[in-house]
Amino acid sequence: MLTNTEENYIKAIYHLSVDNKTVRTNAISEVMNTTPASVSDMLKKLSDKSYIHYEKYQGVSLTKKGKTEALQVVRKHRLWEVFLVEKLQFNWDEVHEIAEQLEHIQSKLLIERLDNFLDHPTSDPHGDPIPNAKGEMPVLRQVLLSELEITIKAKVMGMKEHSPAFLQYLDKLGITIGSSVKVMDRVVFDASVELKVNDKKTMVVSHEVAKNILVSPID
Amino acid sequence: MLTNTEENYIKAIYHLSVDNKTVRTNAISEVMNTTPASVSDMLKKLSDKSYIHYEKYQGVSLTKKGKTEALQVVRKHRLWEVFLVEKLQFNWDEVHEIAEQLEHIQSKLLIERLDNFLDHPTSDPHGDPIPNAKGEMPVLRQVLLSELEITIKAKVMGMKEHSPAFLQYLDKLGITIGSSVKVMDRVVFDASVELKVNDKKTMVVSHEVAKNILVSPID
DNA sequence: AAATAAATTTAGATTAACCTTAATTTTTGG
DNA sequence: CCAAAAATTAAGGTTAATCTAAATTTATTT
Repeated sequence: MLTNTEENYIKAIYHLSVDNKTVRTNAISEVMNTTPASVSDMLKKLSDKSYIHYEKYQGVSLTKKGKTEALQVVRKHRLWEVFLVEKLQFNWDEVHEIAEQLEHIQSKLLIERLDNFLDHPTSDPHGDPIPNAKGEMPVLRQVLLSELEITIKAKVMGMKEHSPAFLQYLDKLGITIGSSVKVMDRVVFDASVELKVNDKKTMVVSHEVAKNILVSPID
Repeated sequence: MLTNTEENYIKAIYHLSVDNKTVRTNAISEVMNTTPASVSDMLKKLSDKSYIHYEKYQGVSLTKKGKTEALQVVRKHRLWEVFLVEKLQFNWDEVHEIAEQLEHIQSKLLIERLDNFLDHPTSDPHGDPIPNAKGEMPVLRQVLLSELEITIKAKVMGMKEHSPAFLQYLDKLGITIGSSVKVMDRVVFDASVELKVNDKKTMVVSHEVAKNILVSPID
């Protein structure tokens, strides 16, 4: 069984491994808010437990076992975020810290039931995909609203910008996660977007706004 | 800020302080599953932080500050238990361990919202009262079904017995938490109880069964 | 290709929460 | 009431996760 700290290190390595290059000690120390010396200690431990491939001075990468662990933690984190936003009315920019704690609760059954309760969501309130119980990432056909093909109906999955000002503006427009949107037309001059929200309201939003809304086409 | 372990000690002291006598080191070590020596160490620490009154060899009691802390932890534990049973379909005998973890999540707002989501429950699935946000225990007018006055309608609040056999039997009878019950008559011979469940089904249960069901009269 | 800079690891301490063994205090029963 | 038993505390040690300072390795740059 992993400690919370070990889980956090593994998760950090996972998030830093975007392009499959090895992850450097300094990069980890930065996101973990510790010293490189502390990271060195932990890397030795994680290597002994074979969660990572580690050669001194050469950076690390996750083993299969390590990646599985990381994906489970990510899954838990994102499921809890969905819970907090959908059931407890949190805004999507308030949930990260709480989910950081909840992601360490140990109970397979709990996560299974939570997933069920939430109706098996495939993405979290930031639009990031949620790995399934086997650790497989769903392939989300997600695009920015600014890139959505004309007349194709889509569902709002998340936002890239999380400032209160932006959230409040969207609120006023009636655009939230789960809303349906369809681009009716684009203004050539400034790329602003004319769209229909929830099959009713027609409105115009700027290109800047559209660039910060993640949507997923509805088949 | 308290560590999880400190919170657990304070909670243990709270639960052991039923009759306001001081709590002994050995009693704590037993419920905490540690050695008396470890408890001694911790008591010194908690006393330094003024969560407890502590005189060497004389046992401890919670200060006002300590009691407030304990009640908050108990509140969180019981609210999470309600969540697990009512929303995630756990049985009331499966939730304790998970709630032991969840009770340490730090976020006032989270608990406020959870309480709201659950509709401000006043007791947990075991029938135990849930302190409010100020740390006040609600006075539950709770009696055993075996003691319920005849023809008074009441709501099932919890069970004292948690064995699967008992749960399954109640399930078959259609008696769960939240059911309404009314005692129609009592058999003098063996004190078995004739009752109406949810204003419909009439049935007879033994005194032994009735003694393990907690109910609260409906005004 | 050496020398300097940057990154990383090692060494040695610290703190929290434990433990075991030994000393001390309190309780209790003959 | 006082000696043995029980409870408690003290002393000294361990492990996980941190730290600082020093040593070592790798990278960069003249």
